[in-house]
Amino acid sequence: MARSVFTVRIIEVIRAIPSGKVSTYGEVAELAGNPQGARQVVRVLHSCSETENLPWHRVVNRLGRIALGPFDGFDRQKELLEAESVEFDDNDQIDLNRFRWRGDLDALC
DNA sequence: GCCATGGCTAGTA
DNA sequence: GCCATGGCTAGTA
Repeated sequence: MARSVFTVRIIEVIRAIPSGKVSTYGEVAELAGNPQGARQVVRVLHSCSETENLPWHRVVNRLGRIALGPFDGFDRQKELLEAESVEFDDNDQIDLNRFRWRGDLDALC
Protein backbone atom coordinates (compact mmCIF):
# COMPACT_ATOMS: atom_id res chain seq x y z
CA MET A 1 0.00 0.00 0.00
CA ALA A 2 1.27 3.48 -0.87
CA ARG A 3 2.21 5.81 1.88
CA SER A 4 -0.25 8.57 2.62
CA VAL A 5 0.64 12.16 1.78
CA PHE A 6 0.63 12.86 5.48
CA THR A 7 3.17 10.14 6.17
CA VAL A 8 5.46 11.42 3.44
CA ARG A 9 5.22 14.94 4.80
CA ILE A 10 6.03 13.72 8.30
CA ILE A 11 9.20 12.16 6.93
CA GLU A 12 10.13 15.40 5.15
CA VAL A 13 9.55 17.51 8.23
CA ILE A 14 11.64 15.24 10.44
CA ARG A 15 14.42 15.32 7.85
CA ALA A 16 14.35 19.11 7.94
CA ILE A 17 15.10 19.39 11.65
CA PRO A 18 18.65 20.73 11.80
CA SER A 19 21.41 19.40 14.00
CA GLY A 20 21.42 21.01 17.42
CA LYS A 21 17.68 21.62 17.37
CA VAL A 22 14.67 19.55 18.39
CA SER A 23 11.03 19.45 17.45
CA THR A 24 8.01 17.87 19.12
CA TYR A 25 5.63 15.14 17.99
CA GLY A 26 2.78 17.61 17.86
CA GLU A 27 4.73 20.24 15.99
CA VAL A 28 5.99 17.80 13.38
CA ALA A 29 2.40 16.67 12.89
CA GLU A 30 1.24 20.24 12.54
CA LEU A 31 3.92 21.18 10.03
CA ALA A 32 3.05 18.02 8.12
CA GLY A 33 -0.52 19.24 7.88
CA ASN A 34 -2.41 17.57 10.71
CA PRO A 35 -2.19 19.09 14.19
CA GLN A 36 -3.92 15.99 15.54
CA GLY A 37 -1.46 13.59 14.02
CA ALA A 38 1.14 13.30 16.77
CA ARG A 39 0.61 9.58 17.04
CA GLN A 40 1.36 9.11 13.38
CA VAL A 41 4.66 10.84 14.00
CA VAL A 42 5.32 8.18 16.62
CA ARG A 43 4.45 5.47 14.14
CA VAL A 44 6.72 6.93 11.46
CA LEU A 45 9.60 7.15 13.91
CA HIS A 46 9.02 3.52 14.81
CA SER A 47 8.77 2.17 11.31
CA CYS A 48 10.92 4.47 9.18
CA SER A 49 13.75 5.85 11.30
CA GLU A 50 16.25 3.34 10.03
CA THR A 51 15.11 2.85 6.45
CA GLU A 52 14.60 6.56 5.81
CA ASN A 53 17.66 7.63 7.75
CA LEU A 54 15.68 9.98 9.94
CA PRO A 55 17.20 12.10 12.69
CA TRP A 56 14.73 10.42 15.01
CA HIS A 57 16.51 11.61 18.13
CA ARG A 58 15.56 15.22 17.35
CA VAL A 59 11.89 14.59 18.17
CA VAL A 60 10.86 14.93 21.82
CA ASN A 61 7.58 15.48 23.60
CA ARG A 62 5.99 18.85 24.08
CA LEU A 63 7.66 19.31 27.47
CA GLY A 64 11.09 18.95 25.94
CA ARG A 65 11.60 15.52 27.40
CA ILE A 66 12.65 12.25 25.81
CA ALA A 67 9.64 9.99 25.51
CA LEU A 68 11.56 6.73 25.40
CA GLY A 69 11.85 4.59 28.49
CA PRO A 70 15.18 3.97 30.24
CA PHE A 71 15.63 0.60 28.56
CA ASP A 72 14.09 1.58 25.27
CA GLY A 73 16.56 4.06 23.85
CA PHE A 74 16.48 6.92 26.32
CA ASP A 75 20.24 6.93 26.83
CA ARG A 76 20.99 6.61 23.14
CA GLN A 77 18.74 9.55 22.29
CA LYS A 78 20.22 11.72 25.00
CA GLU A 79 23.76 10.91 23.83
CA LEU A 80 22.94 11.81 20.25
CA LEU A 81 21.41 15.13 21.26
CA GLU A 82 24.23 16.04 23.61
CA ALA A 83 26.67 15.27 20.79
CA GLU A 84 24.86 18.04 18.88
CA SER A 85 25.21 20.42 21.84
CA VAL A 86 21.59 20.17 22.93
CA GLU A 87 21.57 20.68 26.69
CA PHE A 88 19.54 18.90 29.36
CA ASP A 89 18.76 20.25 32.81
CA ASP A 90 18.87 18.22 36.01
CA ASN A 91 15.47 16.74 35.19
CA ASP A 92 16.57 15.55 31.75
CA GLN A 93 14.52 18.32 30.23
CA ILE A 94 15.46 20.46 27.24
CA ASP A 95 14.76 24.19 27.28
CA LEU A 96 12.56 24.46 24.21
CA ASN A 97 12.95 28.22 24.13
CA ARG A 98 16.58 27.65 23.28
CA PHE A 99 16.56 24.45 21.27
CA ARG A 100 13.23 24.23 19.52
CA TRP A 101 13.41 24.32 15.76
CA ARG A 102 10.93 26.87 14.53
CA GLY A 103 10.14 24.98 11.38
CA ASP A 104 8.46 26.72 8.52
CA LEU A 105 8.13 29.90 10.52
CA ASP A 106 11.65 30.82 9.45
CA ALA A 107 10.61 30.68 5.82
CA LEU A 108 7.63 32.91 6.45
CA CYS A 109 9.60 35.71 8.07
C1' DG B 1 -5.69 -3.01 17.83
C1' DC B 2 -1.33 -0.52 18.03
C1' DC B 3 1.37 3.81 19.46
C1' DA B 4 8.22 7.11 21.65
C1' DT B 5 1.15 11.96 22.11
C1' DG B 6 -1.36 15.56 24.04
C1' DG B 7 -4.86 17.75 26.63
C1' DC B 8 -7.78 17.79 30.44
C1' DT B 9 -9.54 16.15 34.99
C1' DA B 10 -9.50 14.32 39.51
C1' DG B 11 -7.27 13.75 43.42
C1' DT B 12 -3.28 14.32 46.49
C1' DA B 13 0.69 17.41 49.06
C1' DG C 1 -4.69 8.61 34.84
C1' DC C 2 -8.19 8.73 31.16
C1' DC C 3 -9.52 9.06 26.44
C1' DA C 4 -9.78 11.09 21.56
C1' DT C 5 -6.86 11.05 17.71
C1' DG C 6 -5.69 8.69 12.84
C1' DG C 7 -2.98 6.08 9.80
C1' DC C 8 -1.19 1.60 9.57
C1' DT C 9 -0.72 -3.54 10.20
C1' DA C 10 -1.75 -8.09 11.26
C1' DG C 11 -4.80 -11.20 10.86
C1' DT C 12 -9.45 -12.93 9.54
C1' DA C 13 -13.63 -13.72 5.88
